Amino acid sequence: MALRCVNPACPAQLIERIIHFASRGAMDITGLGASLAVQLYESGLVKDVGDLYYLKKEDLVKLERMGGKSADNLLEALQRSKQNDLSRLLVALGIRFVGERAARILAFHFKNLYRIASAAFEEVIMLEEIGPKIAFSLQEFFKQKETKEIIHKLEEAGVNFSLLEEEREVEGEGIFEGYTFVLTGTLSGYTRQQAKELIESKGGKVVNSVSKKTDYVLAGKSPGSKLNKAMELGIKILSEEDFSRLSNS
DNA sequence: GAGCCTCGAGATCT
DNA sequence: CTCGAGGCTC
Repeated sequence: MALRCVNPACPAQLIERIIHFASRGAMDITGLGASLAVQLYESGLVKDVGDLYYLKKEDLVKLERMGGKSADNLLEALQRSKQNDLSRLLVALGIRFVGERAARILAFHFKNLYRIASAAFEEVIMLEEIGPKIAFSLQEFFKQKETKEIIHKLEEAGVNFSLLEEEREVEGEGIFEGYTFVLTGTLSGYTRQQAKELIESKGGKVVNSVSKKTDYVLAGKSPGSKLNKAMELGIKILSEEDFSRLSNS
């Protein structure tokens, strides 16, 4: 396991938290990457992720390589991120051992952030796939003063704290039920993320590498080595057209 | 306004 | 790694 800096005020860690908060699997704030995160932190504009939602255009444009257009785009991305589902917010907070998987389970069970924050240890460990490590980590996280401040800022800013997406984990439904997909190359009508969501919404599963358990490889433009592997293993290859046809039926 | 350059996103590969 | 968006410079 990697070493981690124990100092809670370690700048490198605070910056990492900002980057992580904005990342694709978390709040998905496009335009906020490593370099901006460093600038925001070092300029003192953002001390914790709660401050992101109070950024003003006039402050932003003073930063390097940040003109009017970029500032507008960023503000818009921040605005949009307020409507994210609870599970994204949970991932974004960067609680140890809480990744996409655990976040979904917690969000689905507790329905809103406050109920998670005040959940009893016993109730948390009851959940499928959630054990004492995660439960303990949650307690640690939510009892910190810093956490409370961040949550307060987020709430004031109007960030959504609730489960939106009524999880459609209805078994035996959807055209892709029981099938495993691998994506390779660039699609024109979907981003990878969208294709993944579409497949999952229809009951399929998306994994990262091709094996004999893979049912379909969806190959876009300039596919990588996954396509070769699929051919070697004799796995069905879908073009983007095949895929859209299937998913619309 | 052209062209350079940086950052971020999305992809691959390991 | 490659590519595109957008800022910066002249």
